[in-house]
Amino acid sequence: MPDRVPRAEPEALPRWRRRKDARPQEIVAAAMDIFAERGFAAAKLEEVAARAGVSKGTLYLYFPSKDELFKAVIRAAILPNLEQAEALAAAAAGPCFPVLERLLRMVAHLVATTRAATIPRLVIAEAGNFPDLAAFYHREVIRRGFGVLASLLQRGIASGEFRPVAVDSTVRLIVAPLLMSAVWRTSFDGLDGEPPLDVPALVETHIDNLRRVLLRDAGETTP
Amino acid sequence: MPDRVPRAEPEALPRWRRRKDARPQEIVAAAMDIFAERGFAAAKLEEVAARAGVSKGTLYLYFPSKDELFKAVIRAAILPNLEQAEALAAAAAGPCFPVLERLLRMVAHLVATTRAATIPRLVIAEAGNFPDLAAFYHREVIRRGFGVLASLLQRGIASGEFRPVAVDSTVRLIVAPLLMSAVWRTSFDGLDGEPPLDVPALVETHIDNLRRVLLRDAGETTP
DNA sequence: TCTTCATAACTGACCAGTCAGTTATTAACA
DNA sequence: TGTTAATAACTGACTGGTCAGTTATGAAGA
Repeated sequence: MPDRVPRAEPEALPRWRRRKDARPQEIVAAAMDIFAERGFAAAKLEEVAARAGVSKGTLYLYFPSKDELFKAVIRAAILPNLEQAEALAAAAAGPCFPVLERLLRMVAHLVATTRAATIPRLVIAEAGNFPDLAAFYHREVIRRGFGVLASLLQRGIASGEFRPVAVDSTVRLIVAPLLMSAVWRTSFDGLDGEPPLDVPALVETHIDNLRRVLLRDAGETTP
Repeated sequence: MPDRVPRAEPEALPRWRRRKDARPQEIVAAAMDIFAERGFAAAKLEEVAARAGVSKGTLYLYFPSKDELFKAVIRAAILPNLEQAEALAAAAAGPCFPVLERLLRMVAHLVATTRAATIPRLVIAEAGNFPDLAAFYHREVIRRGFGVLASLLQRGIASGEFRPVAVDSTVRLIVAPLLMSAVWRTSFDGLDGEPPLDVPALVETHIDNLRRVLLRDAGETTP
């Protein structure tokens, strides 16, 4: 029987392409999705590979282990935002409170709208099992983030704009609601039929409160 | 050879005893330890059994699955404290702020000193994989805890003691630092050589801030 | 004696990580 | 401008280990 069957069109698309430099980002993006959905332990690399349009073996051409892939995901999601925040705080002159406001609204926006909001949850969940990951996150993210706020507070106190508050405790009190919002959105939001967490409202209330707490003139009616 | 060898002393401890009613608590306590150390996914039931001084099969005489054991752990750690908080809030008459102070110090003490502090971390970590666990926790713990604070705030606002704050946002802003402390202590504390989180100092600052935020007379110099 | 509580050896599913082989791409040469 | 040899990117079946859950057996207690 001669080969008369019209062979599926001339094109013959290749089964795959070599794309050495696009792969890592694509894999990291896919891994971010899967880790966010399942958590680290329950995430299957087969699934990450499928989402990235690649085979499991390929993951191991670019990342030596599941752990290292996890770290790459965290780096990719956090570091750009952290650098932006540092730049914002460093560039500003004049009164500190408006800078603080801008920082809080920026983070709130990230928390409310981006996938990066799942990172804290993932790190919290796995900190016990990956001490070096916890140390990395503590050193590269938390310490730096706290540093930005702490120096802003110190500047405000020195200039007389702020009351002389306890800096370390206050930094934590500023950050906690944002962190909790990030965790909440990715753990409990949309349960039962509760209304979803209103991040903007929370942040505006938080900023109002901080005005009362930090500024020397108690906020509502300056004399 | 007749059986003349003096058999290892009269005692002959039984290899095991039947202790139907003591077992469940012992197993739950052991599971709490292991889950706290490893997280849910990485915790091995073999290890839980060993810590409880029992075999793995025995776990299944009392709990149908790892999931159900997890839920039992959460119930045992949280519900008594929650009931205590509800009682404290319900019994109090007179001004609301002192009640709020007592509640916060009580929770802070739990966070700083008990194993129950690891529960939020565990639930946060596994919420995605166990939607029904998340729903259970949301319904039985979070909603009830929020309810206690919300009605306290409402009473304070109604009586004129508190400013008319946004209740829902404020409840979250009150809780967030405590939650973050619990998570922090069980994820990052003792890293690098940082000093450990000073929970009492944090809570006292928090209470001072809340005084400024909630009370009508701005807190520092009562007339 | 018979029932209940407990054991420990066992099973089966699952999955991170490996590797022998396949295919796209490029370089060298006609 | 083809043809071919060499290489680097990629695949997917396989392995070894782990662990939740099961079960055959036996000891304790009534």
